[in-house]
Amino acid sequence: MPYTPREIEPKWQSRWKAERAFATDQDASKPKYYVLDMFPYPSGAGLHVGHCEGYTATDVLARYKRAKGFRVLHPMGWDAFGLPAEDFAIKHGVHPHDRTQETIANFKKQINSLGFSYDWEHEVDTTSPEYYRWTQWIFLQLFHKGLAFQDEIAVNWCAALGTVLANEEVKNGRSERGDHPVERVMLRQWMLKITAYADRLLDDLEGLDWPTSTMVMQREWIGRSEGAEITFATELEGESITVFTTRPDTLFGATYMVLAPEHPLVEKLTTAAQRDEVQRYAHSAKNKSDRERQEALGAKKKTGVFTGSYAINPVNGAKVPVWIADYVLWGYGTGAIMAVPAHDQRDYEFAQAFSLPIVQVIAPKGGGSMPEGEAYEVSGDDAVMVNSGSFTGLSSAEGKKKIVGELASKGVAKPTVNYKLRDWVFSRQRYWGEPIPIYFPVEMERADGDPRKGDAHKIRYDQPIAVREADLPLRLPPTTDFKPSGDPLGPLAKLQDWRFFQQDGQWFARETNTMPQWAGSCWYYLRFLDPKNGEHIFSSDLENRWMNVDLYVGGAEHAVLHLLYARFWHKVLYDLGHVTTKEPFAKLRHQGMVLGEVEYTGWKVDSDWITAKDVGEELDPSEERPGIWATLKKGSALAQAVKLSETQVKKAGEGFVVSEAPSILVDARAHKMSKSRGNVINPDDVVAEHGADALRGYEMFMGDFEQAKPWDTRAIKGITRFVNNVWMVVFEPKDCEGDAHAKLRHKTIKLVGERIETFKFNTALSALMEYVSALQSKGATKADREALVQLVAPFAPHLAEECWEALGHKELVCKQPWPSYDEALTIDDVLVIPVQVSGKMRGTVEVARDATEEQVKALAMALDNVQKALEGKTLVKVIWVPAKMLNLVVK
RNA sequence: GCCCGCGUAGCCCAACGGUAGAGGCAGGGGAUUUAAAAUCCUCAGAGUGCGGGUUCGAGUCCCGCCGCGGGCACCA
Repeated sequence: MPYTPREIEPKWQSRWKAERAFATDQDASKPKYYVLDMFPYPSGAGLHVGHCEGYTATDVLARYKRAKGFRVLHPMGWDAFGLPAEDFAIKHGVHPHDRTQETIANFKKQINSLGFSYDWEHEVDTTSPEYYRWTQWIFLQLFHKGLAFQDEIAVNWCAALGTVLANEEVKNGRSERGDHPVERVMLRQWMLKITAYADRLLDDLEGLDWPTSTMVMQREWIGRSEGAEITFATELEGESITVFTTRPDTLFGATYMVLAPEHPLVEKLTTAAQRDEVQRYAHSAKNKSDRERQEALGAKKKTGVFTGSYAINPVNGAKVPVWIADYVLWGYGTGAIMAVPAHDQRDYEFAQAFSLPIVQVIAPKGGGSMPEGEAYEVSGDDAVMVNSGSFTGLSSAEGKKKIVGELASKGVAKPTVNYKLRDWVFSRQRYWGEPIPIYFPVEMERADGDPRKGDAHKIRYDQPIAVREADLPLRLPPTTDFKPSGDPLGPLAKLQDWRFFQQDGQWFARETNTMPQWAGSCWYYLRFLDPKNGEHIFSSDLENRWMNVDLYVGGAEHAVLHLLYARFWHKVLYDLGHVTTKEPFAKLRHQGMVLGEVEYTGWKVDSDWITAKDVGEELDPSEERPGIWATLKKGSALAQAVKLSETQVKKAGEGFVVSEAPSILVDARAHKMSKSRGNVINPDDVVAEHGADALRGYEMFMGDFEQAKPWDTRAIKGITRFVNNVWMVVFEPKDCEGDAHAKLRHKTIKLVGERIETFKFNTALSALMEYVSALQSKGATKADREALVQLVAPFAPHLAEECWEALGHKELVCKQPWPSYDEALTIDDVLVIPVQVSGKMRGTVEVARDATEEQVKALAMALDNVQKALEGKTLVKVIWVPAKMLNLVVK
């Protein structure tokens, strides 16, 4: 009977569905296991092989844990608000809602075709009013706690596109899409006060089982920094400049000050003589996006302008000039710094550029040498204060405390902690997002005026009113006009009848901005517990039974934002008593990126080969220039990529060269899958050709789960052979003498379980490959076949069900307990022990497991090779690692 | 520039500090076939990116480089 995945896979999928095989087990007597995937944005492009990797891993865990006696919650849903559906709507005239439902249906079909064991009775869709009702509800909790507030902030406004753009969407002051001008404008935005949770978000990372790289990124993003605020008097009566510094010990070396161009004191401190120049500089700085300011870094050239004013250094009364420069950020600290060029590289470069004095006040402890041509940035106990009045001789660490202490007593300093983390800009000028459940009083110029008709009115944004919880959800109003209007209020503002309403004769206006896409994904793992609850966000009983998430799997691209935002909301809900755990996700793993197939790329300028070493940066794809192009390291010509087949290249030393031109190196590497490169693998095609079980198996077999690895279409064959072999062992059985494989079987059961738990799926499969090939060549018992099928089941569940049935079972294999093993049978009684002489391999001896050092040594000494190696030498030491190896050390 | 990860056979990848190979792809030979595909059997293939060090023993630990990937980047 041939193996036909096309027939058996749909068969078992419908059987699982009919029997509700993956309905969440609520049996409280069992230990719980909540295994969660980062739910996808259902894009029009459909499921990606990268999704499949993560989903297969969690599915393997879910199936394994069920078999191990856990009650498992394994849900799936849709993060479905967002820009692509809205863009599609504008372009094709399909409502984002309809488009979203189509893409969801497609995703769901694809996911189901892979046989994942999700409990669809817990499905959520962030765009359904039943869901976003509670997203809005959480927003109101934030609002009532003062954690959601409005502020005027500088944003990238693109008038042509009619929207605010993220920093990533702005290049050289123009929009990435459409190349329209972008300006920095002040706009009223809703903000969430995530900074109030900075310390807890930092401290509670401790104890989480997360990848260290992700924890490091979160720590750096929060960017806690301890220092002090110090106030400098100015020449102007009543005006002073407060700076934040982490190096109060360098105060004697502060030879000038810098204000950010946006700083309000700039206006006051600028002297008449400097006014024109300062204004010009401030204006151009303001129009730069944050990104442009960062790009200026690449140029390494500091710019700035003297205001004409001076401030007084509080520690020594020195008069220091006040400059403005864009290397000081308005958004961090106080937007002003004391510049210590001797001990801060940025200040050093600025001082060099403008010939400002550089005064050394810190020296290496014990009189070591100072670096030349750069700042000496060492602090702590290895650095000593010099040239610092009464503080001279103190260590940098002591000096910090003493200087701040002394200035604090005079009221001009205080210890301060700063964070890089900013409050979260929470408004979007979009249609396809959750409406913000807030409205504002409207003051009419004429008592009988109607704001919907454009009568003169004023919206009191300073008096926000929360929609009553009973009135949630505040539904997204139907419209066919999602196009940006050029108005920062967003498309909802065009719906006058929705926007304005009258109550007791008073007019009100709704907030017309919507929430960002992050909102829905901030708490979906909680709604999964109780997705149909119409009374409460979720029942506290279920929260108690299931939280927190035991395993969370998703891409590393969410290492900071999503995971930080979700943790923030979780802590707010914790403070309000709605959840009982401080952290939502106990264990986190990221799947490595699945790259395209390895490609051999040669480079040509016109028709001449260029060796890969001379090729510089690859250019972004563009429509005018089809193909892939790169700059050259020398000269201005562009090189075009020529894709070569394996037969057109050959290995030469470290790299590959063009066969016909062996001096020409080619690039041999796998690239990210992308449309423009044309190397995207569609999982549907793989399922159609090889079956879902083979795809799942291949995804797990490719390599280390957390490491990036290339797709290799040919290598799938290895898995299809394996899957076929499992099939043959069951459907074309060959018996063996006695229980010949008992040891191997028990070892395999042990290994597969251990390797699933430690995410070593590739080696779990290699153990299964060994096992199946043994059963195939030497025959199998019923116990062998049953164990094989059960161990394979998490990876290839359809195949396993079909085999299980063929073995005479009525029950589903996914409902069976995991096979157990006998530890004693996993241990070999005869061992092959390597024998080394002075660390070099000289042979092996076969001994009983409990052989003593003397026994092994005697056997080893008898080996020819060992005797030769020992000839004329004295044995000085014997290293015996029981059951591992013997090393005879000679002189 | 800084931080993290990774460099093992033609390729993808394994290897508690203890015989460099678990597994897979590709390749050679053979069986089967009219032939091919598929399948099966079988063989070969690297001394672990480079240079030092620690150790009885280093792919594994330490130091310094190189390459690739990812992240951060004037945060005072």
